[in-house]
Amino acid sequence: MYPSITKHIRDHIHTTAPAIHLFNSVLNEISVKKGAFLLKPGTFVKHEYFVVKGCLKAYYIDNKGHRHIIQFAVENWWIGDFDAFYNQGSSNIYIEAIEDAQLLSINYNSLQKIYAEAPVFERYFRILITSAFIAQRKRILSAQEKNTQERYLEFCNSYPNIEDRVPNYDIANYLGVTPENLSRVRKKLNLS
Amino acid sequence: MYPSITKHIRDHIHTTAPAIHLFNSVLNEISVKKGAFLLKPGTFVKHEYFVVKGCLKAYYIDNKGHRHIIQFAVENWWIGDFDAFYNQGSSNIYIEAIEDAQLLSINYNSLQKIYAEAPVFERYFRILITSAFIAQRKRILSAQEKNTQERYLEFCNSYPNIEDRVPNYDIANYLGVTPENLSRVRKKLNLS
DNA sequence: TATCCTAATTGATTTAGGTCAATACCATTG
DNA sequence: CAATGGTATTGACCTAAATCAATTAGGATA
Repeated sequence: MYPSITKHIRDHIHTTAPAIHLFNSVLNEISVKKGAFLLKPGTFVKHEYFVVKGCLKAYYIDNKGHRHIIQFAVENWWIGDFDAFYNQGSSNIYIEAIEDAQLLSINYNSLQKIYAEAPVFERYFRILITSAFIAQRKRILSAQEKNTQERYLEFCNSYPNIEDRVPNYDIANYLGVTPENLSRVRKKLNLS
Repeated sequence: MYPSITKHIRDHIHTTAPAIHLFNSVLNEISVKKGAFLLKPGTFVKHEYFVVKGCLKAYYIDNKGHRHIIQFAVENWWIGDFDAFYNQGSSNIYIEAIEDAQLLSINYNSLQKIYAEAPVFERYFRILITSAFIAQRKRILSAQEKNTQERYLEFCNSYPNIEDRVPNYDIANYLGVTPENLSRVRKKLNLS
């Protein structure tokens, strides 16, 4: 039994001890050193990951050769190549540890088995995805209605734990601006 | 029994006739005239809507007074204020018919009842939200890596049915650019 | 057909942010 | 402590798109 994920489940759904036990029983522990990769493009995606400790980033390289950060993840976040996992295909993305990280992995087939035996976990993931969906929509609208400074402040506000664990050039990348621009914004914020 | 939504369900999950019957039994038919509103800010959100016929847009006004289109919906799309529905709160958005529209509505409590009686519908909505989540992520990345012309072409490609049913200024708004800019892009595309 | 009215286009100008290049910072390691 | 390598900052310049303003096009209605 892994306390962090057990708490996370209990925070989102009401369920029975045996169901939680079943869920825990299919998880595997994984460690990733800072700078190492949990996933690279081309790999067939069999797992999703729950972060027990540490910080990671998910990104991909577009066909102009530019890197785009899709997501950061810290403690109690799920991370993975959602698209490839869900459609059972090969990954297009990198997932790299920004700090030494401990993770729990769940296998696709195990998850299908759990959905069959304990359908309440359909609800668990439906709820998580719904929250992620709503958060993501906010990211789209934020990019449209706000300038760099406003978005940076919003980012620091939304992810207070992440801000000082991630280099500025990664934050800039996530916000879709250049590190130079973010640097200027930060300078202006210090003065005012 | 409503054939379009029944087909939509069957296209996404395997389930029994009674379950589908149950689902159909809680739906209500709604009509909205072109230019009329299905939802306005401040309304408590009790329903999500499935489009049987017609075309609608969902948008909101930010605190600078600017309008932002969140989503278009045509036949066989679900639309609503997902955030407010899911958290059972008041809406922040407008949903307006671009063409006369026929919809099916599902009530929040009915949906909870269905989740309890036919948990396979947790799966149905989990799958829909997962697809929407992935599509939305593409929208974020597309906005970061592509210029207006590329995004416009992508839009026409992804929504071939929508493109000529929606005014250009709405498309521009959805893409997060001005109508003037989109007009110039379109002109350049006609020449080349 | 004339008259609205809205949408689309075009032109002139401004601006936020990008690009390129140089320099400063700072933690690690030999 | 010096040297190294990654990160952040600063400066000069450029560009895509926004803004503001005017004009044109195209449907609907009387």
